[in-house]
Amino acid sequence: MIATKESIQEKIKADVFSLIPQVFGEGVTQEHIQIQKTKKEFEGQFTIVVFPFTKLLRKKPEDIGHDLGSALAEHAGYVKAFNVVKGFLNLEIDSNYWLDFVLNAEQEEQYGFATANSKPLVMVEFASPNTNKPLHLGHLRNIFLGNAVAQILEAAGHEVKKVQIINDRGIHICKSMLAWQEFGQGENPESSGIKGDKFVGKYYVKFNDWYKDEMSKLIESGMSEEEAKEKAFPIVKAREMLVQWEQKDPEVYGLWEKMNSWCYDGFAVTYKTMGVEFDHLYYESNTYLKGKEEVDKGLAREILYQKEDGSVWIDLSNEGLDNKLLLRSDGTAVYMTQDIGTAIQRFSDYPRLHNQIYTVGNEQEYHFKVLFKILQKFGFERAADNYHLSYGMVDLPEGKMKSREGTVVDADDIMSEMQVTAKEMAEESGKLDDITEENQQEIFRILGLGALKYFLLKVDPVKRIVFDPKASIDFNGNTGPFIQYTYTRIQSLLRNFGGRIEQPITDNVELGKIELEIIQLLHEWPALLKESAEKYNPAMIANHIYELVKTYNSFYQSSYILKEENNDQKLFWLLLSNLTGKTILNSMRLLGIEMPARM
RNA sequence: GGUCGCGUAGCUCAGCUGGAUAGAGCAUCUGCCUUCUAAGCAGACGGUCCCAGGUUCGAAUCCUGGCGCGAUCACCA
Repeated sequence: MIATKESIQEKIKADVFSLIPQVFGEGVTQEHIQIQKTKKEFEGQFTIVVFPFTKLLRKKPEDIGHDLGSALAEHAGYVKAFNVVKGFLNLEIDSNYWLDFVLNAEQEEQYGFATANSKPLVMVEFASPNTNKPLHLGHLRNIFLGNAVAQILEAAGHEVKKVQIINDRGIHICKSMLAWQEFGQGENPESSGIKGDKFVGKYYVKFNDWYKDEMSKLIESGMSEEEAKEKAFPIVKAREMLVQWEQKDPEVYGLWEKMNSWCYDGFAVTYKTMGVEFDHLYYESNTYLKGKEEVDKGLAREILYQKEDGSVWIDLSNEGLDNKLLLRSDGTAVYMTQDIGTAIQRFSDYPRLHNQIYTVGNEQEYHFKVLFKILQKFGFERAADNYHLSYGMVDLPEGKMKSREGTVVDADDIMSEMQVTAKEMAEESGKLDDITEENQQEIFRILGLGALKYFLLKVDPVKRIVFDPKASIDFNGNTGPFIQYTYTRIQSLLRNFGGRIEQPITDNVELGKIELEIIQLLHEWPALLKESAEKYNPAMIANHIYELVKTYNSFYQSSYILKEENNDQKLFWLLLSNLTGKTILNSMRLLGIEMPARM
């Protein structure tokens, strides 16, 4: 039976509650009992805040603390001692409790992880690229976040489906197709030696240049800017192409399939580098039809209305939102149309689906608010089971990334740059000199990627991040490599001294302050995992692990482990190191971060 | 303008459902490698928790109102 944060805290709470009538009489409820971790500067591990009792009991906080403390020390075996500071009753938990905890937890391969998928099925959507350009820095945050949330949910006991919606249709896709027809006939990724997604992206950029040129020509000939924007040849042609595509015009459709497949080949390489996989892919090109069906139904039921030009809208002004377009006047679908279809599709694909999470940037908060409201208006009974996991943008030191200005940081580039940085750091330290070239490359990959993932995940998702690719990422302090470093050092310690780990521990082990800190952090890990899963927030795990690593490091540095005369004491250190190492490994895996065998 | 989010040390960030003297890293200084990995450890310096009210025994945290920054309100996605 493994003790968790809840179990001991709940235990204390229950004991306090049952003792209270004996000590103070009636009148105190569960809500008055507050238990928290004791601050480092005081003796003890858990603290009961007695201020809430003062009003009821009309006694001094100190007296209440002493009375309650004495009663607990007498009746609760695990309370070894207590002290009272102002209104705080600090409890010192018996070492045996902590020893038992470490010995039990250390034997579990996956301490703190759910052993079975006992919780409901959750779908997590992330990545969701457009097939007209390569992935960039913003996608990295999205993908690492979504992937981490999916893995955290799984670790907390949920069954999880990782999905993405591929935005493979729409006017923007037609733009790159058109530009290729115009400028790139006969060329392909292979012939040009360019990665597929980059190849397609090149034509998307070309389209915009072309469009701009044609527009200025029209403006020069006297047309207003507004009109030129609408009537420039490229955009007119792109709209035509979208209609042709929706009508499945063979030529257009063939081109679309060809260019998309180039793009997918490119994405596959990037996902592989990231270490990310999906269970199910949804394509807009399928779901937009479902969306249009739903829109038709909504129109028939008069939830929607149609303007004279044929466009279809929903009026959400009573909900504090605006009017929203659902079908263009030419009958083609917009982004929202397909999202309606996708949502409904998913719940019918997975009847057991409990809820789904959309990992999408905060610039689309309005979109999802509208989407969920529309689903509700449509009477879709699962409308409330959708959640938008919103995250802040990733900015560059010089400001926002703008594709039109070419300031977008490419995902592949940044990942390989990180590996180069890792290599430079390693060469500087001279640590890897005796490792083969091949193994070195693997370590650089793990370090570089770990640094990047950790950097993007350690910050609360709601906050925006400034990413400086030139200065690269620090390898000291609260970083992935620092955690990886500590992990490998623990492994090295265990390799050298772990042979004796099979011996049983009898007693004779003393726990100092710093050991208790480590143990308590480990003790909290299961509760933290649960909370992180409930809040869809990997940053909580990252920060907790960092704290554990830091605490462990300071223990390690001042450690007398191998000089210690007491064999039980030595053994206990090794067990504690092992448990710490496993917890680091497992929790970092949830963030998608691998650990090097050594470094 | 409406809505949503953010504002904590010079910089990047923690701070759980309100609790003790607000914590880390980076940067700047000072110490520590003949013992297991110094990508480390110990210490110093550094704060009007944006401002003002309110609730409370107690507020960085909750409420109201400001200020600043950002996002969004498209026949874009």
